[in-house]
Amino acid sequence: MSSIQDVARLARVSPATVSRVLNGTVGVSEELAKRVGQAVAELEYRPNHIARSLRTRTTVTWAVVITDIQNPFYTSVVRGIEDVAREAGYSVVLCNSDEDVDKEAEYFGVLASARTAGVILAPASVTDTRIDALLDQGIPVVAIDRRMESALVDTVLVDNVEGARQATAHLISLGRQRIACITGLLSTTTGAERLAGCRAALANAGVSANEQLVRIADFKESGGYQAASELLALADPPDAFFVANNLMTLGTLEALGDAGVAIPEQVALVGFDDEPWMAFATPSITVVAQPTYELGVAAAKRLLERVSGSDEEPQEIVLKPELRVRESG
Amino acid sequence: MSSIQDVARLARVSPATVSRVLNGTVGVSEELAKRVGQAVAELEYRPNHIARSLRTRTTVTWAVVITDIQNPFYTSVVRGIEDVAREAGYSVVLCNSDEDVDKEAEYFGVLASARTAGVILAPASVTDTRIDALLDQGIPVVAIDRRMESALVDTVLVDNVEGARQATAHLISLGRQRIACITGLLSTTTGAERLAGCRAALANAGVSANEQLVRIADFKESGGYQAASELLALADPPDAFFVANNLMTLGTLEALGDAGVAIPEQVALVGFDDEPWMAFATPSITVVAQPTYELGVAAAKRLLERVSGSDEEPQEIVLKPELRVRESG
DNA sequence: GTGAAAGCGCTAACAC
DNA sequence: GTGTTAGCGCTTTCAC
Repeated sequence: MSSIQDVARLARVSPATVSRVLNGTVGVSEELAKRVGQAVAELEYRPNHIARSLRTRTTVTWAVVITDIQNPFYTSVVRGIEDVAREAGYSVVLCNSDEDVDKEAEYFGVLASARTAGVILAPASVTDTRIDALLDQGIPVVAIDRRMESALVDTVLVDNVEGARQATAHLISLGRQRIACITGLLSTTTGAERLAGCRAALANAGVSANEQLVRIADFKESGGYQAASELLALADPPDAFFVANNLMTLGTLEALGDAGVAIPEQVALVGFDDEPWMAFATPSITVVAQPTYELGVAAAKRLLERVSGSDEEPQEIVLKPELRVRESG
Repeated sequence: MSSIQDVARLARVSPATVSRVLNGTVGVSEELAKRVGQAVAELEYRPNHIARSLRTRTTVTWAVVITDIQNPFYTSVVRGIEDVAREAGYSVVLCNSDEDVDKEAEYFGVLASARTAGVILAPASVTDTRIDALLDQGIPVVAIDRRMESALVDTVLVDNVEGARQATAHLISLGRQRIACITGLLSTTTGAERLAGCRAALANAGVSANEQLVRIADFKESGGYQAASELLALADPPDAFFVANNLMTLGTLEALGDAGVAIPEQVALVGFDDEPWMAFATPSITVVAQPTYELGVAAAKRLLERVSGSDEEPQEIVLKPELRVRESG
């Protein structure tokens, strides 16, 4: 655990010179640079990032705050973020808010205290997510996947209304009449907009919307299972399902299986988010796929500009989802 | 961005007193504590963790280094780690080594410089993973999922030999004769031991092992697909597959689907690692399930003891896997 | 119980 | 090109 002082002593130079060699900030004579190099090697010296951060008032850490670390959608987004961050010399911390605004706020406090260089955030709520703690410290924030009304920041997401519209229009084109929609929390823009897109498609096709066929669940497997079970138990059950994310699609499949309902004969199904297993399931699952990795890359690039000092107007970047028609609908 | 000095000034006390109030280290009179509290609130003061770490020579950050952030097995383990870490006041950084020993070593350097409090590591290689950079700094390390020969550290894993043995014995009990094994890199203990378990079961049952039916892949979906495709193309193809992880199981399913092979009629299949979709697939997939969350919890608890100063002999904690028989085999 | 002062390890002015 | 010095914001003796 030797310090820059130890290296300086051994190389018979000043600490400042060691620092200059290590950081390559200004020219140092070859002779001294060589002595420093040898001393560093001999002592197995490792610069202390903490001291460095305190002095320079900067860190090389980004945080990604997501609502569910076990949702593969976010994992893939994080992968895109990481690749960009790594390239630019930043390391990435992952925080899991669990859809909980309080847990989220707690993390913001920690990140502010750690003087994190930048934050990429999937907000737990449109209205109640409060990022003041970060903004007060001048920490740039980029929102992903969901919009935020409580603060004006760069936002990267997919066109949820359009994706849901396409999915529903596809079900209509198959001749389905009673189309159910299982969406997520309306306190998130993803939940609200995917429902809106579904309704828009129905209205556009002149199909009368039936509020009985709309269910608000929680983006989780269990929520999807319960919603689908309730819908199947209706006197006049749906002949098609649009399900607004991957985990709820799994729950819906489970409910359909338990009820012995045949897909797509009795009930057609279109999900949101693509997963590897969905293409090989029997039947394979029709989905609206999101460009997850690209979403992460776009958000990270935006953050990179912010931490580099850009102060242009916050932007909204909207990526296009893609309908992948398979056997289930 | 006010400092402890600003708070002290406003509260008309010394910085030391502010520190004492904030950390509750020793008694401070109610009067002064109240003044400090008001000043903190008024200035929206947030202690600088970096300065604190420099002074105390400690951090509250753990790192988890895994080989594939997109593998749900690890995600679930991480969730277990996080819950324990959070409870104990540590935050968790996630690093993705991508099965690459060099990338891994690079991370160790960064973590050493950051004076990370502890590291939980799924080593990319039994022999070539070098954690000296961490140990030199006195940073405790706990290995998970895979053993390491290059250093003696606490290790938490499941009984891979036993899991593979059970899976294979199950296939034998179904009357299968030509049992293929698709395992992972032999430079990992998981790859080697799951193959060993498979062989042990075959030997035990007096079934002659056929090296043609053994394939070493890379724990990825594409590797599983290719290995399974090759096996199906043999003159005398297998009538059963034991596949040594979740992603390769997916690849194998894909290959079987492409080849039009019926499961379990023509070919039986047992995978390693359980995933939610496997229970609802058609047919549902028989697997050896690992207690992933518990594995993370156990590793984190061990690390907690280490960072708290325990210096007892490194231990190996072996958890039991569980065969879950479903329709595929 | 409280304050003054030193110092964690580094870098950035400032001299020379 | 190189060394000296100061100081980032905090905690921890050490006095009182």
